[in-house]
Amino acid sequence: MPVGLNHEDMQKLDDVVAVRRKVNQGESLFRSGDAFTSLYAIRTGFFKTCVSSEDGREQVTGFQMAGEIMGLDGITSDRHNCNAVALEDAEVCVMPFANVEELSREFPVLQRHVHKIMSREIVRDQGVMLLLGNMRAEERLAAFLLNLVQRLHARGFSRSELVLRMTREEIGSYLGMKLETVSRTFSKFSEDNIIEVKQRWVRIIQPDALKKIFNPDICN
Amino acid sequence: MPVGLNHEDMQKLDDVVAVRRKVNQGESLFRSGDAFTSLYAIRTGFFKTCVSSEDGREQVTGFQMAGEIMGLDGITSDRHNCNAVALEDAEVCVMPFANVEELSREFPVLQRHVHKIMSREIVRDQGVMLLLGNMRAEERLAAFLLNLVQRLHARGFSRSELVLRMTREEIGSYLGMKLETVSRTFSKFSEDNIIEVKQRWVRIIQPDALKKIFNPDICN
DNA sequence: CGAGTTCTTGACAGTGATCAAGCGACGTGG
DNA sequence: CCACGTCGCTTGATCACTGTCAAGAACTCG
Repeated sequence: MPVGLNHEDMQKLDDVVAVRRKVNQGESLFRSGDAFTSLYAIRTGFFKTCVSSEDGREQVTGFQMAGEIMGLDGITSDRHNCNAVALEDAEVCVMPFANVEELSREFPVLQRHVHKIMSREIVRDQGVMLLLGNMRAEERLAAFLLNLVQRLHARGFSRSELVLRMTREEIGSYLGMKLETVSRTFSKFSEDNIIEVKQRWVRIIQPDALKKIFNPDICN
Repeated sequence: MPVGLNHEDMQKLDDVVAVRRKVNQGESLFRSGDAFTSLYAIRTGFFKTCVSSEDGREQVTGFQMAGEIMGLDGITSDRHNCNAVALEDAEVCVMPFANVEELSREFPVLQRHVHKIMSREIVRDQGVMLLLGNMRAEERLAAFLLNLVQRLHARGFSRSELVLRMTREEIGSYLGMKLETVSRTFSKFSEDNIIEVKQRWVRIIQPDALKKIFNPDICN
């Protein structure tokens, strides 16, 4: 939050994120249909968000980690439109949306920030559409791993090692494939010596090979 | 735009949307990489938006018609992230985003409206993810037709007849399938007497059958 | 009217889904 | 601390859906 505000103004902003909430592994932060009141910024932990169709099909729409914002889906209809489930014990900042809007009016820089966050979510979703609409299983998983490790690295974790917080089934749901296919694709990457896998633990041996799979044309 | 504003305030809002722009069929309103300055509200005509990956794969991310807003993708990075192409001669209102933000600060009701529009886009995108991740060809096309005819009906067009403004290939790109599969699925629906198709012209004979295909469990 | 685009249809192939079985890890309780 | 049950993961065999390639028909537009 890059701003040049005085002490009093900073205090106002701080107050918005003053309320914290813990969410245990497996619990929902909010559910589809819940009244929308707040956005949530993840302090610690890891979430998945998923939507489901009336006939019960479920689609994981994203995995969120520290620093990311959840709940934007609720603004349109004043009801949440997806479930946010903690994949490990987590803590979030509760940001009442009325307060966010009020402060946005007062501080243009915050207003712009809020707009950028929402726009980023739209762009991210469009990237997922590209992945789901155009790519094959190997490409999807390669893109997924690269994206995940890149976000983890931005938070100070290793560039080559990660521990998956989600099951094969959840990965599959996100990537539009079945858990068996996820497992097989992991095994294939492992056989090809591109990654090393042991259950949830993954080590990326050849990041360039992953990039090449994900993006066949840019091979340098 | 349901508001209780005085004449002067109304004037300010009007000024934001004062500038119009015509876009001929086949032309782009904006392209990926263009500097982002404005949002666009469609007055007349029909658009597609599409993103493309570095290696040239293209994904249609949506079809937009009168009253809908385009350009939200550009806010994050101050550059547009997709191409908006007119599928028929069109006219849009140019809404400089700086003005939108300024007026949003002044009029909370407008601010809320802008937020709802962005949130609606996020929710829509998540619905597309569900479609791309979980559904089979027939279900995708059924959902597509129902969505399209519903939006057209909300604009005063027929509930059962429509003229597609896009090619089979564009439909396929949006739905994550090949143009041949789109064509075959149209033919199948036609054989089953669910719809009548003649090139771009479509008549929905049994909307309930489409709903049932789209949503197998809710069969009433 | 003719060139080019779009659409349809057929035959075949391949990717990933489905069904099934077994293995391994983890947690709980004896 | 170990036995056991559960859940998640892996792997194999088979099948179905959709993609690919190809050809021709229908439509559009200059």
